[in-house]
Order: sequence, then structure tokens, then C-alpha cells
Amino acid sequence: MTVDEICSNALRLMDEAGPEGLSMRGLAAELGVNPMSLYHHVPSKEALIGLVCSRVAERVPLPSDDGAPWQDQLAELALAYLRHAQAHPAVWAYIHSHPELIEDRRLPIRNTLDRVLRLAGVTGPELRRTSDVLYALVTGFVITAAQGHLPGGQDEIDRDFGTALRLIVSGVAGLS
Amino acid sequence: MTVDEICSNALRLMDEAGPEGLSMRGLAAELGVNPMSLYHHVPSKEALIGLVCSRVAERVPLPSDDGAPWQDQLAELALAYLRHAQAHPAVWAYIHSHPELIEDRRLPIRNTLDRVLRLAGVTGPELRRTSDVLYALVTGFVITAAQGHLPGGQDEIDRDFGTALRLIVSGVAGLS
DNA sequence: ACCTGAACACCGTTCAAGT
DNA sequence: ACCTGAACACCGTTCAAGT
Repeated sequence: MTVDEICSNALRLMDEAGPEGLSMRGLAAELGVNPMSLYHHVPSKEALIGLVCSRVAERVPLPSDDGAPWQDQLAELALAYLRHAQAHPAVWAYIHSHPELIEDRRLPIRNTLDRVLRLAGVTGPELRRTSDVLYALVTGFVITAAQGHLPGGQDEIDRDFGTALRLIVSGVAGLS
Repeated sequence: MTVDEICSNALRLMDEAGPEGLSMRGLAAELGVNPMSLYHHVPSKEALIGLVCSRVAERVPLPSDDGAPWQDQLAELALAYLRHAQAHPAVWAYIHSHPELIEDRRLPIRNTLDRVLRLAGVTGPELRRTSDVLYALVTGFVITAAQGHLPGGQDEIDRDFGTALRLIVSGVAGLS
């Protein structure tokens, strides 16, 4: 039994039933193992969830710089974020309600956001603040949408997302 | 023992330790009562948290229409939202990760938002969508800030909040 | 109506013992 | 090193019994 096996099963349980739906005993049962065996690979349930969250956050398919305008790259990045959160809503909700678990600003998605913002001409000391503000704003939409908190189907959500993005892009453009 | 007493004590526990920190047994102990007595006033822990959330959401001090420009009223509303979430971060985080608990669009804060948007000239079918998008965006910032997820002190958070609001206001103005 | 104690079916985790 | 069973200290909740 490896940490990978434990994490991938834990992820599935979190996707199905959220963090409260994940229990060490239930997870052990699925792995056909004594509940206490898990503690030889992982120090606690909280740490396990932290591991799962880190792994999920590493796996967002991020756009690389293809020379497209920053507006397009920002939209592509945000869409990747939305899609990934829709695939793992409980994990992303957990990440954002447990700031101590993961250093947000070190997330791969944040590095990409900073890259795109530099492309947009945001410089030096303003970069961090702009990045924080944008990430907080978009996260609100993403978490809300991922939890089915918005009315309408996927089409309507995507259109609303487009609306929000245009609003933000025009705001960022207005900064410089 | 009244439902009010139960809820106000439950709110204090949630403010201190979040929803997981609130236990029926611990709450009963604080009230000097048998754990099972609570179930004669409240059907379950989940329902109790729902009650607490509803009561908190009703108590946001909302600005009334004082004839000021809609931009100012929107800023005032958003600031009231931020301040209230900072006073009860766990409750607001819970509200927004449990869409089934409270019908968001019926929240008093949403009625006020709609009123301000009508003031801004947003009409008919676009009103609901714009309201949903704006609320989702601002909520992201508010939850993030309320959980201390942003760097810097209150001053810096307020400045970032102002930045986000100007961005959104200019976007809304661009819609019409 | 309201409160209670005992009990049930769960948790996460510690610890001593096994291989 | 890795796994196990028993045990501890908790949970939310049901139920029958009290007043």
C-alpha cells in the first residue's frame, strides 16, 4: 500500500461525499486494510486531506505562453480553473476555506496568473496585489459555479463566466 | 431554554471554532443541559447550523436608498458585506459552501444588490444574471478576506477591496 | 410538552503487541 | 518497517422512561 493509492482513493471519496464523507475507517475498508495501517503512511486525516488538495492543485492543466494576447491567455487560464474545480468541487472548496493548508500564492495556477499579468504590463509591487485581488474575485465565481450554486445549465454558466471575465479584463486593462 | 438561546450560543461556538468546533454535546454542556434536550427544539445539528446561518444572514446592516449615486451605494453594500463576514467568517464560509441550506437569491443582501443594480439601469432579464455574477465575484473576495487569506493588515485589505470594487463598478457601468 | 439516561452506531487516534 | 486488535475519548442521534 502506497501513499499514492491512499491519496487517489481519498480523492475519489472526497469527490463523492466531501471532506466529511471521507473517513479514515471507511477509506481503510475500501483498501481492505486495518484503519490503523493508514497512520504508518500519513500522520492524520487532516494531513491526508492536505496531501490530496496539494496533488489536485498540482494537476490543473495550465496554458503555457503561446504568444496569444494576454486577454486570451487570462481567459484560457480562468476556464482551466473553472473546469478543474467543476471536476473536484469539494477539494477546491476545502482549499479555499483552509488557507493554512496550502500556501495559495505558491500554487501553480498562481504562477501562471502572475506570468499573464506581467504580460499585461502589470509590474513590480503592483503585481502581487493585482494577482491577489484577481484570484480572490475569480475564485468566488469558480467555487460558486463548481458547487452548482448558479442557475441554468453549463451553457449559461459559461456565458456568465464570460461576462465576469470581460468585466475583469476590462478592469485590468484600465489599471495600466 | 429557547431556540434563541440555543442559536446565540451556537453562533458563538461557530465564531470561535467553526462548524466542526460546534458539537451538540458541547453546546448542551455550555447551556447546563442534557445533550438530548436540544433535540426538542431543533431537529438536528445540520438544521441548527442552518438556523444560525439564516439568523446571521438576516442581520447584515444593509444601506437603504439615500439618493446617493448607485456606485456609492454599491460600495457601501459591499463594505457592509465584508465587515459582517469578517465578524462571522465561519458562518459565511459555511453559507457559501452549502448552497442547499439557504436560497442565496432570497438573502436580504441580494434584494439590496438587485435594488442598486436597478438604480444602475440594469433591467429585466439581465438583472438576475448580473446580480448572480456580481454576487459570486464579490463573495470570493469577501470570503477570502474574512478568513485572513489576504496578506497585509485591515488597511491593505480595504485598499484591495476598493481596487476590486472600482474594477467591478467600471465593468457594470460598461454593460449599459 | 419538556427533559433525562442508557444505548447504538459511528468517528479519529494511541498504544502495545505482533511479523 | 509495516501491520494489527484492543482501547480511549469523543461524535450525532434514537428510544423508552420519567415529570
